[in-house]
Amino acid sequence: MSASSSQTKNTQRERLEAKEQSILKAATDVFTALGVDGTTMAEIARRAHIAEGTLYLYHKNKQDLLAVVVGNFWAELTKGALTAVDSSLPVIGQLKQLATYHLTALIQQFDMVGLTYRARLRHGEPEYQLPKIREYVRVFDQIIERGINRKELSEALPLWQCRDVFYGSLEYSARTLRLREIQFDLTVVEQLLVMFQPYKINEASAAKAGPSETSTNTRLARIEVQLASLLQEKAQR
Amino acid sequence: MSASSSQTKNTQRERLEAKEQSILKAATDVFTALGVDGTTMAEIARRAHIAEGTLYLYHKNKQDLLAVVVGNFWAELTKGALTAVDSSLPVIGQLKQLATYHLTALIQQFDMVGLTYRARLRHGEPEYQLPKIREYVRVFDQIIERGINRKELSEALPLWQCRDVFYGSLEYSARTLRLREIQFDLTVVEQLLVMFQPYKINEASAAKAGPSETSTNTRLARIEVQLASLLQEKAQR
DNA sequence: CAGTTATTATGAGTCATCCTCATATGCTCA
DNA sequence: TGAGCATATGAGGATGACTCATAATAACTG
Repeated sequence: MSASSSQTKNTQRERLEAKEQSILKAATDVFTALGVDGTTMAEIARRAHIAEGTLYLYHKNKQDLLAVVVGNFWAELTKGALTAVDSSLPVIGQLKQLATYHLTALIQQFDMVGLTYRARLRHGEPEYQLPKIREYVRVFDQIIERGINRKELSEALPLWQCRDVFYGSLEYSARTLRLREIQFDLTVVEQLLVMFQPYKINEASAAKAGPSETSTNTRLARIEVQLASLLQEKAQR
Repeated sequence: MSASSSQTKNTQRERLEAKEQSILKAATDVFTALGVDGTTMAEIARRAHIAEGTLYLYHKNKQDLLAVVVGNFWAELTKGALTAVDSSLPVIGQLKQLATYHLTALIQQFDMVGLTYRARLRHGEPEYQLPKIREYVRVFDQIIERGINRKELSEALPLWQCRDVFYGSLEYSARTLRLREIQFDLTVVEQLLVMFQPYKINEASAAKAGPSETSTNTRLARIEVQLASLLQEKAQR
């Protein structure tokens, strides 16, 4: 850590770092191309230009290497999601942005979904959640929290159920879209998010509240508000 | 197939059938207990009281055996689902029954979910859907179709999206419930199905007030979707 | 710079496991 | 009983994850 002799230390470190990256790249390529069972450590080593034994200096075993590859994927996804969501929007808009981003990413790199399932299985069985995935999910959690704070969403649905509906639906949809090679457009996300309507709150009628009629009123009121803001914006342009 | 000598043939056949069942049982036990990677063909053979080589007279390889085990599971589930759903009920009630049944089954035998993911991967990669699962999903499809025929559900959401939302949400929920060991009660299903509200057609208003109010609702829904799409467009700029 | 230690790299060898195949066993019918 | 066929066996080949004794390289020191 001394500043004087850190030059050599740095280059040494950097060389290791570069090798680590090279391994990660090779592993990612092979895993996604050939699947977990089709992947051999020998092939990864070959592509990373190192000996097979060297792999085991960087990663305990194949399973561990897979976990790193998958974790890396979700970490990247988290970064992208944070920039894709504009937290100044109404939460429903934010959810749409996140859903669109998530769906697009999953479809483009669907192999990673399969790899993720494999990475979760540690040998001691109790299927656990990768930390990097937890972090990714926090992006969603924060949107929901914001929505509740801003009184745009009701708390009727527990957070974990929100999550499961959101990500469960999207993953299944991604699989279908990928399988059938359906051209994916925004209406898919739109239609999905219609399902969150029952949990949207309109402040005006929240006070009055008749269960059946509320929904119609709230929807009308919300539309009025949103339309007004849109029109205003358009006028300014 | 001749009736005269079929006695001996039958016992012979039955012996093979019994052996087949014995293999299936052993394989199911080992796969669920130890996971795919933890399972060895030797162990399955041992538990089925046969030699390892004999396994390969009944199943081409480990992957094939897994597919049979998993297929068998979903076939059983289909039987159960058919008896769990009362088709004379309103469709929302039917969906609740199916959701409850599905969720309960998944939680109780969650290992099968993991095995199902593994069974889907054939070595030639293009992740395909097991026929037995298709059959299982038809139970759901038929409920939705009935709902649309009886004018209890709108056709706004394409069938495949309904499916993906339904099964995606439930699978994710099952994983959460299993992981956190949450006591599962009916409110979970209730709250989930609230999300299908936007797609419900209210019979009362449909019958009484006639087309006017129904069309108001559908028009409203359509407007919401269009509006949301406008907002989305704006957000992406 | 030479010598010494610490770090990193190697790949031949070990072991577990899937699957094949030559051989064996049992069953049926003449 | 014995020929012919269906079924069963487990030793052995092949593959691939992982180890470890050894080698190469870097870092440090007087």
